[in-house]
Amino acid sequence: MDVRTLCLAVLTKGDATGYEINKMFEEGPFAHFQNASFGSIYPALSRLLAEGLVEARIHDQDGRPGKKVYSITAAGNAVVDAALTITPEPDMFRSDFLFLVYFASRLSEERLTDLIDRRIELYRRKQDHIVEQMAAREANQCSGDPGREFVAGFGIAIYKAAADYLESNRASLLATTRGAHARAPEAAE
Amino acid sequence: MDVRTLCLAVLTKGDATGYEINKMFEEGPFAHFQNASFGSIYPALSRLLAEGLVEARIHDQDGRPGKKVYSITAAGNAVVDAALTITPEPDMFRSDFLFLVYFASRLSEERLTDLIDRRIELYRRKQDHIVEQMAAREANQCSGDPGREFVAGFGIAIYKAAADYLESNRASLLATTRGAHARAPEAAE
DNA sequence: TAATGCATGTAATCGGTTACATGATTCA
DNA sequence: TGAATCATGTAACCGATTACATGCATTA
Repeated sequence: MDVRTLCLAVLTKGDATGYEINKMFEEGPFAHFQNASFGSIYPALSRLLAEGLVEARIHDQDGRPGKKVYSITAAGNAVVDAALTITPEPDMFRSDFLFLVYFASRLSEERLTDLIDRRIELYRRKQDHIVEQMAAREANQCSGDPGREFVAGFGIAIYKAAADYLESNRASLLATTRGAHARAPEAAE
Repeated sequence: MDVRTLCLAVLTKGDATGYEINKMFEEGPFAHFQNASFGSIYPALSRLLAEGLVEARIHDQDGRPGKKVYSITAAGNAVVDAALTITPEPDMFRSDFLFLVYFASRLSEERLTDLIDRRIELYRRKQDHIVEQMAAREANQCSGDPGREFVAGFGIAIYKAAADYLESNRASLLATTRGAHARAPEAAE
């Protein structure tokens, strides 16, 4: 999904500034399955404004530079609906962590254990993060959005499965690589 | 991981042509957590050749255009070892499927069920694919590579968790969205 | 006072995707 | 005969990342 559509999608859930949209992709509900950063968000918003898919009001603040609050227009909503008709590609998953572990036999035992332990912690943190967000929403009595809850649950399930797998198979990987660690590869030719 | 390093990494496991390397990223062991395509593989190999990190032999074939079989050099192996010292970033996961499901309330019930059912099938197929590859390796008595087995197991665990989650929560999502489907969003202003 | 958070934007670069271009063989 | 597989490459385009540039307010 391109950043342009992503910004529009965020704005269907409520008005926001570019800064706030960025936060959505860093910590918010989209953080775990989409991405966008300042360098792409601001140009995207300018373009959307020029195309009439969003509107902007300047919100002056005491002293601080005034922020631009964007709202989606009816035309913008139509573009989102059109985007929702696509046939989704298979998910894209990229992991440099798995790349490293694939070469476990070329890694020292300490490095391998460190790598895996850190990753377990990372997955647990991500899982907790989603759980906390869900709890916060419930506490605030935010209208339960079924799509959002479903996606959050998916994230929890995946992070849990990942952490559990690493935890359960860590010892056996270490055992089978023991003795073969950091073995210098035979130089080609 | 850039395509250059990825090609080098594939070649540590044995000689290959550009065409074969491409297949590794389409169907092979790297398919599930890294990506590369013709348009990036061939330029990468040319560059690696110029830098002396790989060597190429022309394998003439009966009639067919001769294929270039690449092998990694000692210098190339050193570059791979250097690449294995990086601190891996968090995994990158992007899913247009989840993006669509996030907006479940804007989708028709038929579309939502179709989307989820197809995705369950996709995850099951991917899971089976890895299982088959592992079985094939065992049948061929390929030297069990602990890193490869561990990564394959990780893939199976994740795909299974994803499919199971969808299967278990499909009905409840459908129930909570029922009646709220394809409700026209209030046009902004 | 130093760091962090709020707030917006531009520009260069870069890597990769997509499409194009070619051509032989094998299988249905 | 047509499709699929094997096989290698180039070029245009595009989107996104990275770094740069600025400046005030708050908090430690």
